[in-house]
Amino acid sequence: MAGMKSSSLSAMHENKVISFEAIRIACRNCNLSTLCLPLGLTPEDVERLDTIVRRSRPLHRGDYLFHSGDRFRSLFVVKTGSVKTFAPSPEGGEQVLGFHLPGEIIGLDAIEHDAHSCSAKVLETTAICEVPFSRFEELSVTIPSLQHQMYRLLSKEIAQETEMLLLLGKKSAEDRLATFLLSLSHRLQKRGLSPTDFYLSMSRHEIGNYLGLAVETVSRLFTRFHEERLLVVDRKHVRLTDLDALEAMVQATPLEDCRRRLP
Amino acid sequence: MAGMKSSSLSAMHENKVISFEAIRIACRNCNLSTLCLPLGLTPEDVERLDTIVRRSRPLHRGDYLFHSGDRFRSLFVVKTGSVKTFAPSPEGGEQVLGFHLPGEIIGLDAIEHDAHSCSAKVLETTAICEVPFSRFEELSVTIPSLQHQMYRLLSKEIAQETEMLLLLGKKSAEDRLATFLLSLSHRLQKRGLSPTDFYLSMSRHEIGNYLGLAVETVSRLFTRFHEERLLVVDRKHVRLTDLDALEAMVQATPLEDCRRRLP
DNA sequence: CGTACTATTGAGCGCTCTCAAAACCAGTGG
DNA sequence: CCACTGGTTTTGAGAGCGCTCAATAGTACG
Repeated sequence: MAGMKSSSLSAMHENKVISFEAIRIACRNCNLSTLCLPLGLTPEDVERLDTIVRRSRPLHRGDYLFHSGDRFRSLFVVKTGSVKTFAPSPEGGEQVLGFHLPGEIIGLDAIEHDAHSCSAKVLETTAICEVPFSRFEELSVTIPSLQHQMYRLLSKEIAQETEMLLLLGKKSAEDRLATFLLSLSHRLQKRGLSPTDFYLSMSRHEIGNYLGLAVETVSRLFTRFHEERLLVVDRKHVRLTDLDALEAMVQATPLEDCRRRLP
Repeated sequence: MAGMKSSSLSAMHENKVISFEAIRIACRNCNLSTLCLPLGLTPEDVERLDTIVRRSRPLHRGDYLFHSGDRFRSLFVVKTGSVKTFAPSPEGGEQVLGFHLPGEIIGLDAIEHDAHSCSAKVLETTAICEVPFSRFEELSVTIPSLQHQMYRLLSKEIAQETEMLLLLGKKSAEDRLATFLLSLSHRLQKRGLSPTDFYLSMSRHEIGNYLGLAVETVSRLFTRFHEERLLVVDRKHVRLTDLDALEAMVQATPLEDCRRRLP
C-alpha cells in the first residue's frame, strides 16, 4: 500500500515520470535497464534496441561467458545471478577484476582491441542478455541519445575503476572489506534487492584476490566485523547490521590518515 | 637517413599508409592525434573536428585545467608538457589519479555526472587543446567512425585503469615503481620522444601518492635501482639504462608470486 | 646567503602475508 | 547412517615489507 502511494505520488510530480516508468518496465523486460534507464529513449527506440538483444538460456556455476583472448563480439548484461571477471595467467594463477551483479554490463574494456583481455565466469545460476556490439553501434549512430548514454556508461565505468584504484592504493584491509561490502549493498539496493541481507556467491579466496588481500586476512576481518556487531555472517550469507558504522569506517580514512599530505 | 628509409618503406607496404600519414600530420597540427590517429577519418572529417577545437595559450606550473566539482564542458588534450589529475579532500589531502603526457586526453571520467570529480593541475609549462564535448558529440553523431573511435578511446581508458588496479592490488613497491617508469617510457616513445631519457615533472611525493607508497619508499627505490644499474637518476632527470631488466622485474611477478592461486 | 622546501638516509614498529594446522562443509560410496 | 575425501574457512604464531618518525643533506628562490 505504502509502495503504491509513493509511486503514484512521484508520478504526479512530473509528466515525464510516467513515460519514464513505462520505459523502465520495458527495459526490465528486455534486461536493458542499465542501457536505457537513465535516459530519454522513446518507446520505439527501446523496441529497436530490444530486437538486437539475444537472450540465452540460464548459465550455471563455472560456465564462461568468454575467455581471455576471445574475439570481442558482444556486450553482456547480467539479468540475475552474478559473474566474475578475471585476468588469467599462463601458470594457472588469476587476478579477479570484478564481480558483476544484475543490471551490470560486462565487456566494455574489450572494445578497443576488439578482443577480450579477461575471462568472465558465472558464479551461480545466472541469466544473461547478449548485445551484439556491431549491431548496437549501428543503432547508436541513428539514435543520438543512445550514443550519449553509451558515452555516459563508459565514463561511469572509468569513474568506478578510479574509485577502486583509490581503494587499493591507500586503504587498509579493514577499509577494503568495508568498502567492498558497502559497494555490494548499494548495487543490490539499486536493483530493488535488500541492501543489508545478501548472499556472497564468491569465495573468500576470490574476495581476497579482488581486494588485494590474503584469504586469511579476509576471514579474520569477517570474524572481527562480526564481533564488533557490524554484521552477522554465516557461511556465504551476510547481514549488515550497522550500515552507518561501516560508512563511517570508510569515510574516516579518505586520504589523509593513510598518506601524508602533499606539499 | 635511416629514419627516412624506414618510413618510406612502410609507406610502400600499404596504400592506406599514405593517407593515414596525411591524417596523422593533420592531426598533429590540431593536436587531436589521440582522437583520430588510429582511425579512418577522412581529411574533411578531420577538418570539421579541427573547427571545434580551442587552443589556449600555454599554461604554467600550478595552473588548473579544472577543479573538482566544476561543470563538465570539455575534454582536454595535452599537446606538450604534463598534467596531473587528483581527487582533493576537504582537509587538504589529495589522491593523485594520474599523470597525463602529450597526446593524452583528460576528463573522460566526467561525462557521466556532467561534472568533474577530480582536479587537473599543470606540472610544467604546458600546451593544451580544449574539445567542447557537446559540439564533439554533435559531430560524432554525423561521423560514425568518430563515434567508434570515441568508444575505443573510452574502452582503452577502462583497460588502462584495470591494469593500474592490478598493479596497486598485488604488486610490491619495487614492481610499482618499475611499472610506473616503464609506463612513462612507453607513452613517451609512442609520441616519438626518448623512451630512456626523460624528465620527471612530478615530485617524489606525487609519485608515491600515485603508486600508494610513502615518499621515503620511493626515494629508497630510486637509490636502489641506481645501485643495481637499472637507471641513472639525477634530481628529476632519469635515464633508464636497462629496460630489459625493468621489464623482467615486472614480468617475473605477474600474479602467482604475490598471491596464492585460486582453487 | 639565509629560508623554505624537497629529497635522502637511518632506526623501529605495525600491518598484513606466510606457513601450518585444525575445524567445518558437501558430496560419495560403503 | 556414517566414514571418507576434497575443498573451503577459520584460527594461531612468526616474519618481512613498507610505514612512521626523526634527522640530515641538497636545491631553488628571494
